[in-house]
Amino acid sequence: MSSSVQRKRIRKSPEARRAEIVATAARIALTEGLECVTLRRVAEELTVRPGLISHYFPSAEDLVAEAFSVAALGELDTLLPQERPDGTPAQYLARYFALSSGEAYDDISRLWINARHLSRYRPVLRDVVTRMELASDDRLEALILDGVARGEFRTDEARSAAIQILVVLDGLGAHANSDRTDRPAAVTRLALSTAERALALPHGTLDAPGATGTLPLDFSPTEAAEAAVPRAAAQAAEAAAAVSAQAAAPEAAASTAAAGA
Amino acid sequence: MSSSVQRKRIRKSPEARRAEIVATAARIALTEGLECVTLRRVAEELTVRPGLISHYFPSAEDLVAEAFSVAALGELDTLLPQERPDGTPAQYLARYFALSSGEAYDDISRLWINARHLSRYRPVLRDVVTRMELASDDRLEALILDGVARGEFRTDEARSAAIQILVVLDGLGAHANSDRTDRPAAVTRLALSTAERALALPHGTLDAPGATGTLPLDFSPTEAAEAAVPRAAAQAAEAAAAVSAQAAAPEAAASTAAAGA
DNA sequence: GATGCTATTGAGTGTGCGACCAATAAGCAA
DNA sequence: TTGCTTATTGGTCGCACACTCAATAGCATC
Repeated sequence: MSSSVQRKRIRKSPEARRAEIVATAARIALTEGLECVTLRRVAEELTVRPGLISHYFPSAEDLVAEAFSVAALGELDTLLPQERPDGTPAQYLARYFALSSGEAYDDISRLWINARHLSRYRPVLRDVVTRMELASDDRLEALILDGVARGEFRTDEARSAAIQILVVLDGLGAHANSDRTDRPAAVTRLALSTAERALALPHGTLDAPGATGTLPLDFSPTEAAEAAVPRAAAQAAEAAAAVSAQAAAPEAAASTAAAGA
Repeated sequence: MSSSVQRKRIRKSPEARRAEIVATAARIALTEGLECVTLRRVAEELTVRPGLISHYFPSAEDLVAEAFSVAALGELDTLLPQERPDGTPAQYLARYFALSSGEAYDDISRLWINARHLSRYRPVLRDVVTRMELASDDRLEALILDGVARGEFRTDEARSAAIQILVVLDGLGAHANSDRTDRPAAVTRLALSTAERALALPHGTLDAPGATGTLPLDFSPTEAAEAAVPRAAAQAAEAAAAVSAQAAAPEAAASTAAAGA
């Protein structure tokens, strides 16, 4: 009989296999870093041969970009959900800050630092990073506009307020890989105080606990990434369609749009 | 006669050769990125053999760390000089903000993103990054304390103010590799307004031009790095001496301290 | 049960990296 | 001038990577 390794090969549908590859790549990106998203590493994880991965992603750069896209989108959907049925905008904003200072958020910060650096060399990734930054801006702006409409927040420039908050969070997250013990309290609260000032809120309004009401306050970045695979696939297909519609080089987007082929 | 390539080998003093190597590595780090600081790349730049580089840096990781150290220290000395003979603290602070929003500053931001990411995998670099972060905190805190003593600034927590300002600058610099066109004015001014609030300054006090007095407002990151080589060598020797004094493994620091041997 | 499509494998190419080591020669000192 | 120290060379090894392509074998369809 044959040895226990090298099982019988399993032939899956392209859609299923591709989703599996992307989910695995996103998990590796989140836990080990984007440069660990290699054909060999992903293949090993799925116990297939590296050639199979490049069959679905002829250019490895596309896989890395999509891994980041999925991981970041999963995070965004958890931190700033599009639908907010369980509380007020102020509560969701307080929850966002509470989650953004937790341990689990370090994985996210690391991922963003990673992506921002790697995008220096990889144009495809750079585009995805830019798109995800805009998506974050949009999401937070929408939350703020909602709060303004309900009279919870007061600002004339919701988008500017959103970007200011995100810049501060980026600055705080920049140290996710280094030591940042004994930070002064004013530094830890910098994102909150920025929001309070930009949204004309009394000091302490957004501090957890209390401000979040009954909203759940825990999340797992890797689980969020798993859940984001189908959404990201749809988004990628959409973006690719937009590209091929406006540009004369549809094959450039083929590798990210192939999920629906 | 021999061909033009492969000139006669030149034997330099260890100190001179090492300084040359470090300066080259720092320049590569600043312009191309820390992962381009390889034995081969540095050797090629100096037209020597790669083996020579590993003769001075038995572990390549130490070279990368020192390249960052030199580049970052050169930048810091230019942006926030230790001696400030030509103006008031407020003027030097205004100059700092002016320089931090210029084009040349993108190279610095890129370098910091690079180092913060790479330090995830490289402990030696991580230590240097932490040390340079503390050095930045110290430098800005000292400037603020000077301003407080002269009655220009007002704060009870100079260090907290310094860190807040640096966090915001990190956040703004995080996008050095991506698009960040059409940022709202409030975002561009975020570092200034943070400083104004933390130091109890009237709005607009730190805006350039005008606030900087006659201080020079241009600098070249690569030139700053060149000039920092001897200072960084002294600093490295100091740090290494401290290490070997307190720990029982002096050979671990040998590669960075070898300059004085 | 036979057939055809294609998902999947297996093997091989070329590149760049750090690390290692013996041989060589530059330049200083006797 | 001679000799010695060691800075410098040249070559080699093993590893990990992306990419290419012909051969193989699931699995659905007829």
